[in-house]
Amino acid sequence: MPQNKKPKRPTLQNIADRIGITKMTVSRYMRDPESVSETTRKKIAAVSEELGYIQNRAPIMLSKSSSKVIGVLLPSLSNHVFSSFTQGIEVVTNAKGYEIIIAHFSYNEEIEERKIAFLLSYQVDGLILTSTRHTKRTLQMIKTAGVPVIEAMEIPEKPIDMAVGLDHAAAAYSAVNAMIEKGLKKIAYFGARLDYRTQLRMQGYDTAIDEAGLEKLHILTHKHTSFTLGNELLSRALSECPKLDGVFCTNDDIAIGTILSCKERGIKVPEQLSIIGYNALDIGRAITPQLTSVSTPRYQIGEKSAELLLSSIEGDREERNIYDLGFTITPGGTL
Amino acid sequence: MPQNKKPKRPTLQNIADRIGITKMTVSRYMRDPESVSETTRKKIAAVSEELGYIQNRAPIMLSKSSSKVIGVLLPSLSNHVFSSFTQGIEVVTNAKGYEIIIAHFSYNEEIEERKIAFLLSYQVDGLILTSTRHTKRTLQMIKTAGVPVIEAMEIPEKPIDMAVGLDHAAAAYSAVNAMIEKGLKKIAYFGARLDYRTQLRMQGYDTAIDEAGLEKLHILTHKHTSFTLGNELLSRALSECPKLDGVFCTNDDIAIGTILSCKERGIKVPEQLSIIGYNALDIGRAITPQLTSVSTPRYQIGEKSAELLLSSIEGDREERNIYDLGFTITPGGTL
DNA sequence: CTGAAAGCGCTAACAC
DNA sequence: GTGTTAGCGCTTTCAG
Repeated sequence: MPQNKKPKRPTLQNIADRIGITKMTVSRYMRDPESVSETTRKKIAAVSEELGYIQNRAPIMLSKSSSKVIGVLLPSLSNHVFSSFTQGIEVVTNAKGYEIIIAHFSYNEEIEERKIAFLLSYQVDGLILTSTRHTKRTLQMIKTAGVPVIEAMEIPEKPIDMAVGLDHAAAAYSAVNAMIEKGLKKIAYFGARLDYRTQLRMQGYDTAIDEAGLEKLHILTHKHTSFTLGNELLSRALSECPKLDGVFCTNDDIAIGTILSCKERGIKVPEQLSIIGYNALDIGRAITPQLTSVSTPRYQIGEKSAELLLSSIEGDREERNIYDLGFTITPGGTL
Repeated sequence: MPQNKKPKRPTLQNIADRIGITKMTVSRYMRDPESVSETTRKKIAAVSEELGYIQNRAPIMLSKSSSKVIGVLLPSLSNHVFSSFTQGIEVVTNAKGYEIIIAHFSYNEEIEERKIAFLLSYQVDGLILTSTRHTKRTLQMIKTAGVPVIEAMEIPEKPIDMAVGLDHAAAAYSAVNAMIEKGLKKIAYFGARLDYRTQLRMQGYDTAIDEAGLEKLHILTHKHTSFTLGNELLSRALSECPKLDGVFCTNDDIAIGTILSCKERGIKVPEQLSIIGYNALDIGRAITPQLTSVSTPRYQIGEKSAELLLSSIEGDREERNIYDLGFTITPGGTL
């Protein structure tokens, strides 16, 4: 293993030496410039600027002080849902002087475990996860680390610690019921990459279809979600059920793909086929007819997650540990 | 400041004590299980499992050993371009036992500076940046830290250290020339959120238009990019130039939005209006006609960036420090 | 407002 | 294959 000897970076000691004070004073200055006299403050500022001082978090992590960093674990980096979620988090953390470390786990529990170990190895003060299903070792590590944890997006039956999210089964149920009330009889569920939230939505679909005494039609794939998948799933659905009159999609990408495929096939939306998406992303506003979709408060989930976590880190935990932030149906012209 | 006293996590010493060996042996086991005798190996494995040992990177960072972590700075978390870029990086880093820390800077140099300081404070072994324009302090910090750096996506004139990317001006020039060769006379450039790569594409557009003796038409906005923006920019373009017959878009989202807006307005694509996008994302394959777009090798850029960086970290730098990975035009039906 | 001493948990370097 | 020693650069605690 090659010795990657990093060139020595300036230390607090280096700064102190130049001025003839101790590193302790410099340390105080770094955390709160007001805590040292004006004369020294100016000197430290100048020397630290000149030397290009870069904070070193290693000793801070070693001492028992809080690291003022929280770990955020996202399923994917290419999903607008998690980009607004993260924005919501950062608005809160930035305001309180915390930084975040982002990692992603591709909807895979083993990768989640590895990434959580990684985040904890940096002595983060808390974790925000975006899954509710974890390996045994993940649970053990979190317990051992003893840091507060938010499970965001869903509402687990028994959260590890705290949870902020919405009831995806209820949201799906609600969307599918809207289709049933329209009088639709042959409604399919389009699902991709069968992660847990996709399954929850399918459960909501199942319940609504069962209650109405209709026939379920699951069109599923293990492939990663994409726009082009809409066409593929629609082909399968139509061959299985030529009388198809409604599609509830697990996300907007597939819904948009389905609309585009309908245009191509000459199927009129919504006259011949109704379509509802999930997440109410911007593209649903750009297409004609506009996509009817389930709107989820991901920005607010991010905010609330960060608020709850920071409260817990700073010692005043709220009483409630589960927050259901609900959903709405964004109306469009595809229902 | 509340004292966030973390409960004590197990240390190597704790494990060693239970077995009656020294922490040094445990340390060796953690880095290479084969380096200790089979008997102790089994004991350590058992105790470490039982105690739920979590690695602590603080001391590793303090000692002068390499941290085996690289920092990756992305402009945004909601862009498919950077998701494949990151995948390319991770394929390489995972294979070599490195982890990555991801941060994002919203195309803002000051935020980039703050995030680079953050990444360096964790003693990362190297940095992969996705911008070529940096603040003075950013440059100073990178120099002081003395770690290898890749500037990815573009080809800067004078890289800080190494660069992997493509010539966006040339790509745009090429795309616009294809429109000119088709005989189009009124070609607009649609740009959003005027970051540097958007400007480079505009330069390529300008050169092509100038060379052909045509008239430039810049339709720009400072807004964040979106699908709905396509309609907005198209409205402005048509009111400024009713004879518009071509649009080169700075990205596929805007291009798709423009196509959808054309359908709504009854403008035939490409008969009345040709459209070219940038990045060749999946959605361009789902729409009819399929979107003609500039295809960029972002996955390969990620891979090559990671390879170059790790080579440099491990001491065998390649001779070249700039790699232009080129581009192609993905044919579609919108030209 | 500033200083002195001790220590966080690991690894490098050297012994045996 | 395993142990010993020293030390990384900060913060904590206690003095003054």
